[in-house]
Amino acid sequence: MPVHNREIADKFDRLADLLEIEGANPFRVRAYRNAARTVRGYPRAMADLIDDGEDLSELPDIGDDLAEKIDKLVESGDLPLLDEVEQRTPKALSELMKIEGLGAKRIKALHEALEIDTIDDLKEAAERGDIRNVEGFGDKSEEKIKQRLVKYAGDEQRTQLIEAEEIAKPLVEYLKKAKGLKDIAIAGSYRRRKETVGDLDILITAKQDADVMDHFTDYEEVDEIVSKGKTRSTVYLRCGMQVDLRVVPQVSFGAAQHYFTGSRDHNIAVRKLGIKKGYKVNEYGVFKGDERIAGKTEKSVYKKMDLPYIEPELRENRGELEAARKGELPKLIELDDIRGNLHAHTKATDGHDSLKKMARAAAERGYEYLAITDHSRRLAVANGLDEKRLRKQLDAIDKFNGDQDDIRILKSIEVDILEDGKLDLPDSALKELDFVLCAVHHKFDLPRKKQTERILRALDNRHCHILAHPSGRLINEREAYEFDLEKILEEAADRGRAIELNAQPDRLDLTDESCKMAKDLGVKISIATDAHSATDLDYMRFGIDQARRGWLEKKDVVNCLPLEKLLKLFER
DNA sequence: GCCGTTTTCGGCCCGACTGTTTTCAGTCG
Repeated sequence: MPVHNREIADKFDRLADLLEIEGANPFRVRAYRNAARTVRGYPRAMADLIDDGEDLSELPDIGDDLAEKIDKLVESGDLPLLDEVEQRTPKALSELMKIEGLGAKRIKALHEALEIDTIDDLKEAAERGDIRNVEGFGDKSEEKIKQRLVKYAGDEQRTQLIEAEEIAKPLVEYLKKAKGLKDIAIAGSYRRRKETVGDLDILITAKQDADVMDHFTDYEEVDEIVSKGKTRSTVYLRCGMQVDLRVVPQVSFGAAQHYFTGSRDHNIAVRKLGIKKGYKVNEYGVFKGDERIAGKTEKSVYKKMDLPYIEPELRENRGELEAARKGELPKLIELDDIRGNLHAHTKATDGHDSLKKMARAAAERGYEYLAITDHSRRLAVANGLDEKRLRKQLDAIDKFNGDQDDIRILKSIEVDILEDGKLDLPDSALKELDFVLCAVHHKFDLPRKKQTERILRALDNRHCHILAHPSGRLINEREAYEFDLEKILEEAADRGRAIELNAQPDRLDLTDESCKMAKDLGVKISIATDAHSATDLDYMRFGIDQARRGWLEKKDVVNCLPLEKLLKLFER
């Protein structure tokens, strides 16, 4: 079993925590954290890069030393430096870093004064009232720690974007009622349309004497006020979501939007650009000495860096600054570019609505076409179609299309990829369809090589047009299965198969980086809602969000094609 | 420990809030 990037990153992070607690050089600590971020977010497995003989020290924030450590980790699973550090500093201390308000210095103080090594030790000490007596702590610190421990639940999950919207929208509506409020905007990963959101960053401009902060902390969903100042407050809502509110002068609104939209890496890169030009960039503007030379709009900030405006979805420091400098930013796809939807279910299998209702809903959304892609027979839990029932559905579609001219229903099926890579229906049935969607729905735990071969074999079938939800992951629920996506994409490019970006908010499968990889390899993408009801068709916008994060343009996406061109593409 | 369009050495993003201080360190984003 190859070592996951995530495991490597976790080890580097733990090492960074322990080194920081020991009081190591803070820049060395940061180097490990930066490396952890690079490895965790890298679209290809370190093990594969090594297999291909690539030089890991070419990766950002990875130098010779860390390249060697990753090599060793992949080869043997060992990180000797971490073992060594754990000999002298209890490894559970890194867990304490997750408690809000406790950082390296204070953990070290607790460890030295009270021999606190674990969360349980901390709990007991807090209950006994020992913490208040440690130098640098007091009554309030002890009380805060107690409160945090009650809520502490280990690894905190990030919130799906769709849920974050449900939390953010009423809050924004409420905030708009604050006296003296002028502008309001949500920043952070929410604005970058990341698939999950850690906390909400809300930005406001207001009149001098406004009561925005009081209004904010009075919100009925507020469970706890973490901090409250004139320009910045943090609360927890009852749902557990952290919300940061910042108030900035209007003249700084653009700079603040830029700053608080992030990503962190993008901001750091922009700041460095600024420094090179002799400017200082912060949330109040771009400064030359004491003079503010930009900041009212985001565009003005980029302009001072000699860059065009960069869309929030691209701000991940994954090459967007270089692309901007060269004038090669993608013209990102928009919701209006979509002409149809190539993955939808009906009552015939596990959908909730009839073919007609689905078709009407698609027409109402201005689509030219909608593909009905019910499940195939192997998926018995979903009442998958056998040949006979499929035939019946095709007749119904013919009849429907005969009566309509504002939308065309495409005949298709989401056919199961069997364990050996064969498809769940014979070619004689598949060739009757406008196109075929293939998907893995069982045997998620095959070894990587077998899983990859299974999917490659399915792509080999001349009747396969699109591979649906390619990784099988469910956000916060199920990891992607083990497979070699790059190989799949290369094969798809070779054979002219498209790959789906499934727009279900809990799938968003492909990931943003995988979208970019597909694009770079020349693979076309189908952004599809996998709708199980008429209202699910609205998930398209989440697919668009993800596609934009993956640098996709209209020309990369098959369902931006008009019907005739799409059908031509599917001709075999 | 990483990195370089003035650098292979000497930098490394920076401002707000809190609590425990009596002028600021620690933490966070």
